[in-house]
Amino acid sequence: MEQYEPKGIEAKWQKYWENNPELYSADNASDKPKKYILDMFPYPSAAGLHVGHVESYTATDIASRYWRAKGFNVLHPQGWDAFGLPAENYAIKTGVHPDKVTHENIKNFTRQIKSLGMSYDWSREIDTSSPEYYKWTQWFFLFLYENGLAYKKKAKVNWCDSCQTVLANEQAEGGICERCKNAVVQKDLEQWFFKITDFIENNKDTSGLLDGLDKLDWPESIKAAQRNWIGKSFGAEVDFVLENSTEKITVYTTRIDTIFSGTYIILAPEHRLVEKITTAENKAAVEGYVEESKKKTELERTGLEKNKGGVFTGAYAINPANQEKIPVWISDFVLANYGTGAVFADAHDERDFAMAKKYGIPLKVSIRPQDEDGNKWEKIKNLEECHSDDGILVNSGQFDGLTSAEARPKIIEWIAAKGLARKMVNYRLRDWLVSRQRYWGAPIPIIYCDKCGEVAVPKGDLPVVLPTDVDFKPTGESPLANSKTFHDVKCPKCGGSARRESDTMDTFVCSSWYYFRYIDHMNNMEFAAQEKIQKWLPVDLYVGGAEHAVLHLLYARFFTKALHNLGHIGFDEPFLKLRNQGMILAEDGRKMSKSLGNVVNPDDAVAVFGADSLRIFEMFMGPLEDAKPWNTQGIVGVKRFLERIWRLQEKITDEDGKSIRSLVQKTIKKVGDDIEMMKFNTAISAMMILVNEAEKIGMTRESYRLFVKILSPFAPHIAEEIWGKLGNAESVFVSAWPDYDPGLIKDEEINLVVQVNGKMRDMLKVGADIDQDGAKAVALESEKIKAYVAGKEIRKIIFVPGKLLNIVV
RNA sequence: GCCCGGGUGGUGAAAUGGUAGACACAAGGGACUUAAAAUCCCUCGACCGCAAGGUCAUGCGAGUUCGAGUCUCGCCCCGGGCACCA
Repeated sequence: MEQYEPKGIEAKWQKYWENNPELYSADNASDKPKKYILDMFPYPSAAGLHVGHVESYTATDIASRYWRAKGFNVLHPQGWDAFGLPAENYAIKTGVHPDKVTHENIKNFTRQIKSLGMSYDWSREIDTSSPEYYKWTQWFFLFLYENGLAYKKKAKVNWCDSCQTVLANEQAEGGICERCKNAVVQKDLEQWFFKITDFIENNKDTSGLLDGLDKLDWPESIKAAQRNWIGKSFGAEVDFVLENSTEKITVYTTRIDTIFSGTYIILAPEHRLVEKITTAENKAAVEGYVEESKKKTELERTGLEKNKGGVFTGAYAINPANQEKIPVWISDFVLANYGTGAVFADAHDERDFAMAKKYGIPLKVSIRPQDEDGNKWEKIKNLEECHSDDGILVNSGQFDGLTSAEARPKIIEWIAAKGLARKMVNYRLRDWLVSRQRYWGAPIPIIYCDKCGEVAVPKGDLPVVLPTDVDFKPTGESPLANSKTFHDVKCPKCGGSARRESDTMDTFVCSSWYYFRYIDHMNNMEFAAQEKIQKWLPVDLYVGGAEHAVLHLLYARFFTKALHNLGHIGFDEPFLKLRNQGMILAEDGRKMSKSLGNVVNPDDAVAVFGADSLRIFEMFMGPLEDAKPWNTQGIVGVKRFLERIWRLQEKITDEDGKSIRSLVQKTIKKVGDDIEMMKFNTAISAMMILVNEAEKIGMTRESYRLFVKILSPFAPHIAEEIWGKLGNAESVFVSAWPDYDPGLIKDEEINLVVQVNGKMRDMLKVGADIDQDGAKAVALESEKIKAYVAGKEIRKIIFVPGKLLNIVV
C-alpha cells in the first residue's frame, strides 16, 4: 500500500472543506442545542502565526468538532483584532499605509490557519478595522455616552517629549518610551473615560465585576488577578481639623488601629489644600517640591527608592484620637488619585517610618507584636525597627490590649461619634481611559461646536470614517487633527462651524464587544439582532492567553454588564467558561523570541511533518494550561503514531479479539470524557494504547471505523482520508459521535491488589464482582500473603470492591 | 512585599486517598539489511541479589489514615502576575 503522505492528503481535504462550508457553519435556523466556542481573536502581526496560536486554536477546534458530532449547533468563528500600534509604527517608519500592511498580514494569517485544518465558520469573519465593524464600536461609544458612562476630563497621561505624543501604558513600560527610549513624563490632557467603576459592585440586578466572578468557570489565577486589579479595601476616612483654619484634612486608612501613633500627616503634592495651608516661610520649599514632582518621570516617582523625600508645609492639624497637634507634610509617594490623596503617618508603616527618620519627625509606637519576642519588641519600642503587622494595641487609651482586628471597628465608632470618622471602602480600579492620540483606531464620534459645545454624532451618521489624507508623523496631536477632510465639520445641532474629536479609541474597545458581532456580522441596523443574541450568547467556552487576565477580560465584562444593566441583554457575564493555554517555550526551555533566534514557525512544522502531526503533538505535550518546551523529537514521534494508524489499514481482521472489542469501547468513553474536560494529552495516550493493541492483533473494519471517528477531531485530514478508504461516501464530520457500550466496558476479571499493612504484597486475578469474604479467602490461599500473615492475628480487613484488599495484622 | 501556580525517572508527563512512573521522547541491546534509513523485538527510577525477591524513592520536615504524589501544618526552591494603594 502507499505510504502516509500528509502533504497531498491535507491539501485535498482542506480544499474539500473550503468547498463544503456547511460542514462547519453555525445554523441560525436549527433547533439543536447551541455551543458558542470562541478563540481570542488574534492581532494580525507581521510575524505571522505563533505555535502558541496553534495550541489554543487546536484545542477549540477539537472541542468544536466533538460537540458538532454530539449533535450540537456549534458556533466557532474567527476574526481579526486589526487596529493597533505596530502597523502604525511601521507606517511612520516606511510610509506604507497601516490598512495595507494589516490586510497583507490578515491574508497570511488566514492562509496559515487554513493550512492547519481549523473548522472555523469563515462566513462570519470580522475585521475591527473595517467601517462596517467600527461603525458599531462607535455606536457603543455613543450608547455609553448617552447613558452617562462615557465622559471627558483632564487626566495625567504618559507623554514622550521626543516623539511628541501620548503613549499607551503598554508603550511606556518602566517609564521609558518604547520607540525612542526617552523617559516618559506625566502631562495633563483632556481625555475620554468609560465609567467602569460603576460596575465594580452589583448594580441593580447586574452582578458586579467583583461578585460576578464567583459564578464563572474560570481559572482561579485569572479571577484572583481581576480581584487584585480591582483592589477593594476596607477602611475608614478620618478628619484631621487644621489649626487656625476652618478646613480639615480627610485621610483614608485601613489601619485605624494605629491612629494613636499618628504623629504627622502627608498630602500628595497635588492635594487641593497644599497651596492654601502652606505658611509663608515654607512657601518656597513647598512650591519647589511640587514643581519637582511634576517634572519627575514615572520611573523616578514610582522607583523603589527607600529614602522617602518630602517637605513640611508649616501647617498643623489635630489628631482626633488624642487631640495632639501634628505637622502636615507633603510627599509624592502619596498618590493623589487613590483614597483622599492624604494619609496620616506613623511608626507602623515602612514608608512613614523611613521618612520620619530622615527628617527627624517624632514617632510613637501603638502596636506591640502578638508573639512574645522581647528582643524584637525592645527594638520596636526604641524605634529602631518598624513593625507594620497587626498586633496588640498599646498607648491607645481605652483600646489598650485589644488586637488590631478587634480595635478597628471600635475606634471607628468612637471617632465617628465625634463626627470625625466614617467607614469607607476604596478601590484601586479607576475609570478606563479610552482616548488615544493615534491614527490606526476607531475615531471617537464626537463633534465640538463653537455654539453648542460637545455634540454626539447622530447615530444615523455613523460610521465616522477614518480619513486617508493624514500624515503619520507624530506631532503631539492626533494625526486625524491635520486631516482637513476629517477635522472641519458642520455641527449636527445648529449647522454652524465645528470640528471633530481627533482622538481614536483604545483598541481594547473594539475587542470588548466582538463576540456579539460574529452572531450577526452583516447586520446594518443593530450591532446584533435581539433574537440572535438570545440564541447564541453567552459564550460557552473561551480560550486564549493568560496575558489578557485583566485588561481585555475585564473590559469585555464591563461592556456586557452595561448592556445588561440598561436592559439590552438578559445575561451579565460574556464568557461562562475560560481556559488559558500555557506558553510554548523554545526547545532550550526559554521563551521563544526573535532575538534569541529560537522561534518555531508553524509553517515549517506543517511543511515537514504535516498539520495533523503538529496538532496532535501540541495537544500531547502536556496539559493545555501548562507551559511546555517544544521538542522536535516529540513531533517526530507523533508522526510515527499517525503512520502506524495509517498502516492499520493492512491489519483489518474478520473478527475482533476480546481485548480489542472492550478496548475500543473504553477508548471511546475515555476520549469523549477527556475532550469534555479539555484533557487532550490523556485522550491521545488512550488512542495510542488502542493502536498498540490493534497493531499486535488487528481489528475489524467496524472497530477501525470507530477509532478513526474519535481520532477525527484531533487529526481531521488523515481521518477523512481513511474514512473514505473505508468506503464512507460522506465526510467523517457528518457522522455522529459513537456511543460506547457500558456492558463491554466492564471487565469480567480484575487484578485484585492484596496489601498487608498497607504494602502491596500480591496481585490476584479474580472475578470482577468478588466480595470481601471471597477476596479474603483467595488472598489467604496465596503463598506470598501467607508468608506475611502466618502466625499473626488479623486485626482488620479493608476491602475496596473491584480493586483492593488490605489485611492489617 | 502581596496574590496565583508548580516541584514525580535522562526528558515531556500519568495517577476518583488504594499497584507511583500509564503514554511518549531520548538512551542501550538485538532482529532484518552488503550497509544505512525505515520497521520490528527487548531493557530502561536507585540500591542489594544469579534469580525469586527485597529495601528505598513523588522538594524538605512533621501530622491525619489500614493506606498519602494526592489531605493538614511548617519550611525550602522555581515560574507567573501585581506592586509606594496608606
